[in-house]
This record gives sequence, structure tokens and C-alpha cells, in this order.
Amino acid sequence: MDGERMDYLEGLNDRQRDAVLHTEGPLLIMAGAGSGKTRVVTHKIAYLIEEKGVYPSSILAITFTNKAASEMKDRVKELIDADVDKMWMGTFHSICVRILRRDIDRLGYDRSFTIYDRDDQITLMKECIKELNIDKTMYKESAVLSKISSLKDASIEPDSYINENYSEFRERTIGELYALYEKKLKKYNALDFDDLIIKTVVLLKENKDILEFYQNKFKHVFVDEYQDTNKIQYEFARLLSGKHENICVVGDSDQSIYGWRGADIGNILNFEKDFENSTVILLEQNYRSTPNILNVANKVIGNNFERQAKNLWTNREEGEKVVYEQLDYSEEEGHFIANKIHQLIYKGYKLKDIAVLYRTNAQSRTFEESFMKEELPYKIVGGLRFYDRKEVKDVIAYLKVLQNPNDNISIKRIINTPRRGVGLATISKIEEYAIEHGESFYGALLSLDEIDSLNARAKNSVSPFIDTMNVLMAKKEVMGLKDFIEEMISSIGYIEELKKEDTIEARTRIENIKEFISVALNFENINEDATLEDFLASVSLLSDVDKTVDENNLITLMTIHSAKGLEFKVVFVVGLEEGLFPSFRSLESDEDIEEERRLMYVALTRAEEVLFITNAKRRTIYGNTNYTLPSRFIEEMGDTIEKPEVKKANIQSKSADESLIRIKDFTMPNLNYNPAMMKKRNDGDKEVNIGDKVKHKKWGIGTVAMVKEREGDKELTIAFDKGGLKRLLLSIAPIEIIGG
DNA sequence: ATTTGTTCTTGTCGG
DNA sequence: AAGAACAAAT
Repeated sequence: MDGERMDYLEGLNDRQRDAVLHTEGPLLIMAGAGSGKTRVVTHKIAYLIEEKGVYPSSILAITFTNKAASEMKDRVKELIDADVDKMWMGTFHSICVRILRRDIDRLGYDRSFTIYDRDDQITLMKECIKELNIDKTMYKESAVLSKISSLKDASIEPDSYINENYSEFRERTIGELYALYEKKLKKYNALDFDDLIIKTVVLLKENKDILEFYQNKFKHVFVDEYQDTNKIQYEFARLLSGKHENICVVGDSDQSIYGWRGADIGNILNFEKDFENSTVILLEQNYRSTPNILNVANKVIGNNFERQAKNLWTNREEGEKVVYEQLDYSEEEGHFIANKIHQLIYKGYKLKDIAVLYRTNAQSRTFEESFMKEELPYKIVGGLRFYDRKEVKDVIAYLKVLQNPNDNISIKRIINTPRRGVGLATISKIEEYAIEHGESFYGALLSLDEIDSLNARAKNSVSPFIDTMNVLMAKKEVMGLKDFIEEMISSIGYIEELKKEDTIEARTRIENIKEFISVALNFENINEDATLEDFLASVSLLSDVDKTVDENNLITLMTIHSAKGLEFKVVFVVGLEEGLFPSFRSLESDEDIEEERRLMYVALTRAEEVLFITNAKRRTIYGNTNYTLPSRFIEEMGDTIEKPEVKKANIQSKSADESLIRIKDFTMPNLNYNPAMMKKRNDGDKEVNIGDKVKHKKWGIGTVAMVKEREGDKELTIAFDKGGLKRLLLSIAPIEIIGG
């Protein structure tokens, strides 16, 4: 084995090697984009296990997504033959669930607790607003929730917030909502995402024995993407590493992009102060991108004032210039990129090498349309997600209730799904009864006969539901996960209901439910003795990236936030317009603009070889077409990018402020812009569809029977009136399209 | 009176 | 696309 020892250090640069060999005491690895941090961490773990005799079970590694965790495991496994499944690797949330499942009863919760996602939170908040008779036009659920989230992160209790803001009506009301929200969560035996970490920290702090158990267990703690941790996550990591003090955090302050959800860039900036005897190692050599790409990224991020000086460098080949293209309409962005992709594929790039990155999910649609038209296979990460589909959420809600009958939010979702004739009036009567008798909603259902306010018809509608649920609860105990879910779906008649509809939409819903069943089957296959609890938790804690399959050769469409930590040979960063990127919500604060700039930095540094940035002069979004200004970031890039030939004199010669006002004046809702018309104008003879009539020099009139992509060109199969079937290449064939 | 069907509004980033 | 407000149907 002696000869292999050096393997852990082979191919590492000096700085990386230092990081691997530093095994005692707090360590911060300031890892610039593409500087090989995952490599360092995996080699370090391998080194610890193989050379320092550390048990895999003594290692805790916190990653940003579950996918990152499993990749890390795989990579350690490639280096050494160790039982990597014994390591605790996962997101903050999944690690915390694991801890809570064991001991949450000490905090007065049941171990079968439910995890509330964003939608559940909103429903719960609606319930609170209604119950306190608050003017709902004044308090938006999402706004109240984000305030509550930041209060929770700062460990401010509802009562103290109310007292501190007693004279401020609005703040006091938010405090009251906060108090009720917390009360209900507890009553429903549910935890929101923030709670998962907060309650774990509380559990550890209040129970010395549990804290000591984990402190002894974890001899080495790793935290990836440290720049995006919040206060409570910091506390959690600090607690767990409290005994051995071997905490290794990895991050890049230039890539801190989650400030809006409480991430505290101060965690990484103050690491040296926070942890005594700590060491900092800087990784500045970039292995990912060409100098041309790095120049652009460095140039942009250099405009951030609040920043630790750092400069990425590389010794890679120069590469191609970064190209900036401005289109006339947002719809043309899609066409332009589709065309470029055809060229890139002709050059030998694979679809999976290519990513389109945007600021908001809403932008994905134009690319979907173009790619479908051009027959370019793609996948979308995030956006309208499988797990957000109504039918999938319904099925999950059933499972949540069966696992935790106290989960009122889910019960109310499913009690009339599929339709059973149970309406709002019936539900509120049951709820009244429950409150009156100090019971849970489900408890009230069990004593349905005693609810006098309900008439016979209502009771008849509700009682089959209860019977079904009771039977299912019993079956849950004796059946396997996948079989049970199938049994559940068939006994509630969900699919039958959809079949009756007999629409395309209903059919896709059925498909989605079947897909969900296979997700369960898959989970069961991977995890022996998979419980419903485990399955539900894992489903709740999947990130957008976790939810997409990566086996296929597809173009990736996603937000820049989702792209964090990923890399692609070819990257298109789109929609570089003031108000879109940077987002209009950030325009007024320097701090927010700096975060947008870091986001831009993240986007640019995803690219390895080819990078395009685009924007449009007019953008249609949410049904309105507006004139736009190029993003300030483009100007900041200066001459590091290649701009298209300057077209005419542009109106942007005025100062930015003046132009902004102009934009407002010129905003035209419903410009009546028709993308179909534009296509004719731009694409001319490029656009061919099945059924189009064409005229050929030699064979005369024919009808297009087939269109097939062929290395950036199109191969047409045309049925000619005289001459039969011919296969022709669009670019060279002497044909003229004469109508559709 | 209650439920079901239809139109209208809304819309960063996400575990 | 989905929820809310409103209208129609039982």
C-alpha cells in the first residue's frame, strides 16, 4: 500500500496539497471557481481514512445538494476501498432530519413529524391570517413568511418580537402571525425548512448527552459552499465540531448568492476570527475555464467594492473570445442560441456539454419553444417541477396524513380530492368541532357522528373518506412502500377520476402518478427497510438539481442559482438586461447589486470553453413587451468580450438614469407583437415544417413529408408530384417554399 | 345552502 | 399553471 499513498497527493498543486495534509484544527479553504475544491475535499477524506485511520463513520460532510453528496461519496470510493456509506454526507436539512428522527421526542414532537414545504407554509399562513381576522390585502403570505424566516434565523421568539414592536402596528401583527404560525406547526406535528435546523440546534443545546454523542462521533466535519450558510447553520456546524475542532469549510465569498434567504457572507469572511487557531488556504489556480472566459469573470467581479482581493488565473490555452450578441426581440434569443447550438454540435460538442443559464425561471419558455421547433433535446432544471404538479402533491399529501394524522394542512388538501362532495362549509364545521373539543381535525373526523352541525348529506360525503383512510393506516404497517402507495392510489380512486375526464391533461396527470410510483419503487430498491417517513423526507428535501436525471444527453436549461457548483463546456448566459439581470428588485441597493454581480460571476465561471452572453432590445414577459437596456454588467466587461458590429447609433448614449426614465415612458404594454410574423421575416427559407409545399428546380411541386436534423442542417424528405420521394439537404437543395 | 364550474389575476432566486 | 373570486347548478 505504500506506493499508493502518494496517490492522494498526486496531481495536486502545492496549495491543494497543503489543504489535504492539514488534518488538525479549523481550516478555511478559500476556493475560487473551478479551483478543484471537490478534488481537495475528496482526496482529503481519502487521506484521513487511509492514512490517519479515521473511521468513515466519524466523518460528516455537508454539501449543498444531495447530488453533490452522492458524487462526493462516489469520488472517495474511487480513491480508496472504504465503506463510504458509513460517512454522513448530505445537506444541512437531510443531516438534521436524521438527527431529529432519533430524538425529537425530547422537544415534545412525535418522531413521525411532517416537513412543510413552501406551499404548505403558505397554506398554513393563510390559515393564520384568516384566524386572526387580518386584512389579507395588507399582508402577503410570502412576505410575512420571509420575515418570520429571518426572525427564526436570528433566534428571535414571537413574544419578544411582539413586545419589542408593540407600538408598530404592522410589525406587531407580523409578530402575532408568527406566534400563531409556530403554535400551529407544533400542533400539526410539522416542521418547516428553517425548523429542521433550528430544532436540531435546540435539541443539541438542551440535551448534553445528545450533543456529546455527536461531538464524539464526528471527528472531522466538512462544510461545502460555506459562503451560503446562514447563522443557524453556522451554529450547527460549530456545535458538532465543538469537541475535536476539526472543521474544514470550503467556499468562495465571490460566489455568495443566497443572501436573500438569510445566507450570511460574514460567516466566511469572519472564519479566522470565529475559530481559534484556524488556518486559511487560498486556491486561485483555475482548471476549468479558458483565460478568455476568466478575464470576463474577473473583470466583472472586480467591480464589487465589498470584497476580499483574489485573482483567478489559469495556464490553459487562450480559447475562443467570449461573444456578446444583442437580439431585437426576446424570442430571437431562442433562435439565435438554437442556431449556435447546431453549429457547436457540428463541431463535435455534445448536447450535455451545453447549458443555457437565466436569471428567472420564467425565461425558460422561449428557449423551450425554439428548441422544440429545432428538435434540440433539452431538459429543464427547476421551474415547473414534477414534484410541484398538483397530482403529485395530492398523492404526497395523502401519504403525509397517513404518516402524521395531525397534519391538518394536508388533510384539508385531500379531503375533497378526488371530489367527494365535501365543501368549504363542511370543512369549517368539522374544524369548529375540533377546536371546541380540543381535538385534532382527524380526531374530529373519527367522531363524525357527534358533530351536530353537519347534516346527513355532509356526513355521508365524509364518512367513506374516513373509512378508506383508516383501512390504509392499518395497511401501511404491513405493506412495502411501493405496494402501499399503489394500494392507496387505487383505493381513493384518483386515477379513475382522471380517466373519466379523458383529456390530454388528465392523461399526463396519470402518467405523473405512475412516475411517482416508480420513484417510490426506486427509493425502496436503494434503501433497504425504506419507511414511509424516510421516503417523504427525502422527497421533501430534494433540490432542483437533485430532481433532474443526468444520464441522458440533453441540453440543460436552468437558473444560475441552480447552476452553482456545476460546469459545462459551453454556456449561454441570457437576458442581460437592466431590471432582469440585475433584477429590478436589486436596483436600489448597492448590497443587492453586489449580490447580483456575484451571481453573474457564478454564471460566467460555469463555462469551460465557449461562452456566449445575450440580451434582447425588447422583451415580452408576462404578456407585456417592453424596451430594455443592456445590463450594466456588459459595460463592466469592457473589451474582454467580442461585441457584434455596431448597428446604427443607439439611444443609450445618455446617462443611465436618464435612459431608465425613458424606458419607463416608452414602456408599451401589449405591443401586439407576433412571433410568428417575425419568423417569416428573419428565417426566410430556413423554416420548414411537415406539410409545407415546396418547388424544386428539377422535380417541380412537392410536399414535405419529414424533417430531420442533420449536423446543423436539415434533411428533408419530400414527396414530389412527379418524381416520388426524394431526400434533400435544406442548405444545398435548389428548392423554394411556396406555402404551408 | 352548498358544491361545482368558470373567469380572472398573478408572477426572482430555493432547501 | 394555479389559486381566488365569482357565477351557476344541484
